[in-house]
Amino acid sequence: MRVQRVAKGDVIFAQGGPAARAWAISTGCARIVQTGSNGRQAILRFIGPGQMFGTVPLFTDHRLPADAIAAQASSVLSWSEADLLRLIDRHPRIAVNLIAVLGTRLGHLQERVRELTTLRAEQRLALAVLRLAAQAGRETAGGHTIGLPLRRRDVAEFSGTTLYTASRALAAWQKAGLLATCRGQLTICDASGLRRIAGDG
Amino acid sequence: MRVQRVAKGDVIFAQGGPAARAWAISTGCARIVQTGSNGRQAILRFIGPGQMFGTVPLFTDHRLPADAIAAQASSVLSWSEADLLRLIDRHPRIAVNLIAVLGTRLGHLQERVRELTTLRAEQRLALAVLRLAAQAGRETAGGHTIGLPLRRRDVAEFSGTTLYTASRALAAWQKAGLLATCRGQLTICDASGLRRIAGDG
DNA sequence: CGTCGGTTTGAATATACTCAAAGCCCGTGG
DNA sequence: CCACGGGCTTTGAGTATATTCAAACCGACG
Repeated sequence: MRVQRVAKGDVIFAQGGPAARAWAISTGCARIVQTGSNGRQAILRFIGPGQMFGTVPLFTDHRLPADAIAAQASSVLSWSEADLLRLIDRHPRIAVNLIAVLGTRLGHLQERVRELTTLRAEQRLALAVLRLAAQAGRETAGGHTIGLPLRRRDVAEFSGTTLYTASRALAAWQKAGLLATCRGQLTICDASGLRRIAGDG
Repeated sequence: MRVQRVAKGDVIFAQGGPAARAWAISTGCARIVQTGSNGRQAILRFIGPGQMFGTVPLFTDHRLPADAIAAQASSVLSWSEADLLRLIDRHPRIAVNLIAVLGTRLGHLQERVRELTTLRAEQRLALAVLRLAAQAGRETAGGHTIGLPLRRRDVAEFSGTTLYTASRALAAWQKAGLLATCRGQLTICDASGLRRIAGDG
């Protein structure tokens, strides 16, 4: 296992490059960002402490499908492909477990695909916020705070809308007391209100 | 293993129900369709002969995330969960292989998510057609024919747009000689032309 | 021959994107 | 300590884009 420190904004691995290692965040967090040939990009997921990333292409075509960018100064762990396969060979259970993890991610992505095609921007934004809270939220004074440094742009690229509509929606919700933002930290005050806006279960 | 015949339009399994078996199409084809609480639906994938479906939730929460609908009269195979697990236990390679399959699907879904957020309807439609051709196309007189019964509505719900814009785009492309439709069969005449429209690689 | 599923087309409208500009906050350096 | 600059956010106005709805059309099948 290799340990590595990265600074905010550093590229942990780059889209299109060869996949040679399995990664995990120990402290800090990262964004997984895919860029199209037109230059526009979408955030596929946020990685928090304890989560693995970049693992899947080791089992497929060994091409990294997206960038991994440190969203904060972070500490990153990684394993070589050989180590990972050895481990699986010795403990088949690990493979079944990995299937479950992939399956869950697959399910989430499928939902996201449906949401992107059937919901409007405002609803998708609300869902994005709720989802991030579920993934990286912790109880704080005044609500559920998302433990990720989120710019408007991040929320936008994660929910499939633009910086501007994201800003307008979040500002409106802040005014309405549904959530609060402070120093890049987002706190949800009224989750059920947001769920009502999302209107999708 | 169980064998089953289904008619066009039959529900093979229904969204929200318990996942108890792994499925595959022997002959014919099926649509995997997810419906939101607002009633609007998205086609997640088309299943052709030889492809498995409904397998993932066996490894996760045992809840089916979508409907499987026969798009033609089809012959459907299925295995019980116990059989599948026994098989994996005996041949760990199967699990690794399954991981690869899931990984590929995951990669495709991620691309779709990006496309839905960054491309316009016309580009997404072109990509949808190209993707279906890659999955289920066969060489025929005058081009590459997609071996699936595709209504405009299917193309629309697969590419995240409406029946109407899909109709307009396909009609225009037909006029321009890029493709042809006949009896629910879609034939691509000028793939590179479509790729140029998709403009995404 | 009538009906039904599917397609096409037009016109009106909503939706959210684009671009431009100003404001704000914070850290940096003079 | 204050001024400056850069990243980020907010807001407005105009506009592209695709959706919605309605209606006509077409072909297949019973």
